[in-house]
Amino acid sequence: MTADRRPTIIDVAHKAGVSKSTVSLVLQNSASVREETRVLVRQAMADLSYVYNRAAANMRMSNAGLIGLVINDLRNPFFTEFATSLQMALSARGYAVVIANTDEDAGLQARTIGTMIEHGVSAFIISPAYGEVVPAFDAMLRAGVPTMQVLRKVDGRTGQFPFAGPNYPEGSTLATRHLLAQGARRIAFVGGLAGRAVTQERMSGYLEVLRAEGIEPLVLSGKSSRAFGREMAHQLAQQHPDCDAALCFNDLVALGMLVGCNELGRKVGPNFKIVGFDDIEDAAQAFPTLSSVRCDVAGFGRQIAATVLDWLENGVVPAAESRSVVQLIERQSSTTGA
Amino acid sequence: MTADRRPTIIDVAHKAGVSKSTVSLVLQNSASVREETRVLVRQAMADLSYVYNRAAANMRMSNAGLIGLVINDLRNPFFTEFATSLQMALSARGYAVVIANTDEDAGLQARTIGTMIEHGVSAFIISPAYGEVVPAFDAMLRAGVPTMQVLRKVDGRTGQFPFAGPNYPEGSTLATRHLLAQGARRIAFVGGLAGRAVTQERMSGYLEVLRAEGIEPLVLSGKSSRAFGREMAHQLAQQHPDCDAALCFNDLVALGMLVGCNELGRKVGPNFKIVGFDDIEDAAQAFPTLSSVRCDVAGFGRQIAATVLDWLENGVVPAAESRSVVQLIERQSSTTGA
DNA sequence: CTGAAAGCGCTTACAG
DNA sequence: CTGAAAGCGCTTACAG
Repeated sequence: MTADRRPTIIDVAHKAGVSKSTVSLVLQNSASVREETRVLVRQAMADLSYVYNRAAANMRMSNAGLIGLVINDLRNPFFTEFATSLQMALSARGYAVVIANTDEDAGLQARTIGTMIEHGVSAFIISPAYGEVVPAFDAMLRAGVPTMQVLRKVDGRTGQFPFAGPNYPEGSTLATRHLLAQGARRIAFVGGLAGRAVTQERMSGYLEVLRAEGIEPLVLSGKSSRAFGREMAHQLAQQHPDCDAALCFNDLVALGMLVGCNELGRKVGPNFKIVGFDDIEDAAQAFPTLSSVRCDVAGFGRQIAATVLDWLENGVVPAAESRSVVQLIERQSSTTGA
Repeated sequence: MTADRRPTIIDVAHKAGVSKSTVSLVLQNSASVREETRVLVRQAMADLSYVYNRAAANMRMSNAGLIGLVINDLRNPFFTEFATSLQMALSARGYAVVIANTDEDAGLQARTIGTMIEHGVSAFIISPAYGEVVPAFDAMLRAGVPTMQVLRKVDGRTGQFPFAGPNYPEGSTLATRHLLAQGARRIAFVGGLAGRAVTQERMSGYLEVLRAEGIEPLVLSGKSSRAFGREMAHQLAQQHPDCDAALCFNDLVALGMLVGCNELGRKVGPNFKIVGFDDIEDAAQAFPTLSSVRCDVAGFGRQIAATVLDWLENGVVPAAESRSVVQLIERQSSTTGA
């Protein structure tokens, strides 16, 4: 090898005895290149172990094949699953994914978005952090980068930043009806930071069903962690002994409550019913197994990949708001048992 | 706005009344630009909401500021934590991260690496999948992209692909000695696919200590999932009733065993001792709380970021092999209790 | 079906 | 301290 410098289409052209335009045409799989020539060129590329330089191509074409994925909390298994499924689906279609965790920090999010724009991402998929987000969204708009909001609707301009998320209100309704059907009389809603859109969505069905039934709601807002769930299990037992069920903001909270109830010797299922949200993998492995509203986030991620690429490649603008189907998975934690 | 087309340094130059070279110099923070000129140019950039085009810059400079992160199993919380910490540390230094989950598929890994090379990543950090990996590693070598192997040493050429990982053998030794000190007499090693380097490393201290003590090892290799751990808890109780402790390949297996022991009514801590590996967040939240070998993967991720950037920016080639410190965290699952 | 030429937005010597 | 010019590796009309 002469190497040091990577071979370019000019090197390939020389080797194959054609002009560099022809090499480029082969790269595009253009129909206007004779089969023999194509083979010749491909062979030369292989011989030189040529690698396509997308940055150079992008300077003319302006579709780098790079998608920016901006996530508020990548360590949360729910978002991890979403990001991973989405990334793999995009890769399968030949796109690469630049990712960043913003850790719920709007400032970091803004900087992150700026960097990604510099890198020339062709689209953004963002599960936004809350806070001062308008400037960051404006930047994406100015840069002319198609942007989808997912999982959280933080910027209200869904015309420009289409939103897609699971149908949380429906899940909340299903879970609450289920708990009532299982004999629960006083149901708490546990976890989720007060005032946030997601919390409100995941609570809305609960509130509605209880209102229809004439039952008083009992809302314990707070962090969405195992630790909080565990703490609330203890607090509920002390302060609301009549409470016999909980719908949790997410599975982490629910799993925490499971631990708390275990510690209290409170038998989950027969004596106290719990339903979580998200149906993360651990739910089926918990003891007792945890009922949960399944949002099929993996399927959701794949669907988002398809939607964004359809936008990018075919100009199909996504609906301003769309909701994916959710499903209640009934397990031991919310049923009385055999 | 005239826009549609993003403003370039030429537009900025016109607006500021200087040449485009000067604008470029300002972009590099070159010392050879007068302060007043710099201010003028910066102002023009702001007015036009100019955004730097890294792809173009990269064509001349060849450090895109893009790092490729290739991970064998991104859904596993251990790898998630590593990837996230690493990504955030790199972002803080101004780099963007292209990520891909290879899902333990060597073929997908090879394709992924190819795509990332096309995108001009400046370095690779890879926790490799097993299998036919040589061609993929060769590709990175040919492309001249600095590559670090982390967490798993799959390609033996550590001279070219420096390896860094936590000191698993040491952790394994610490855990085994601890279990013996707590009175365990028959310790099983549970989980981890047989024959794999990681499994061997995590087992090595266990085997060594037992040999020194003249105790027969009991190895139950298998998947590293909660489900497997749970299953093994049952199997151990049936087939090896004398076994009174387990060192698990990772925390998922250990948490699964916890569930299994709960189901069996076997009191973990006093009657059966369990130590996991990785100290994932769930370990401290489990019931009983799970003892674990902490590898501080977050700190490890940050350290890798520093090492790679030192390589990239200062030419400091990392040691062929390096090990980070591990620590045994003793909790309820391996102690007899008060 | 293939070649010569211009240009994408930047950086980098080289003059001045 | 600043400008004019060449070039990074590609793509894309435009001729032939």
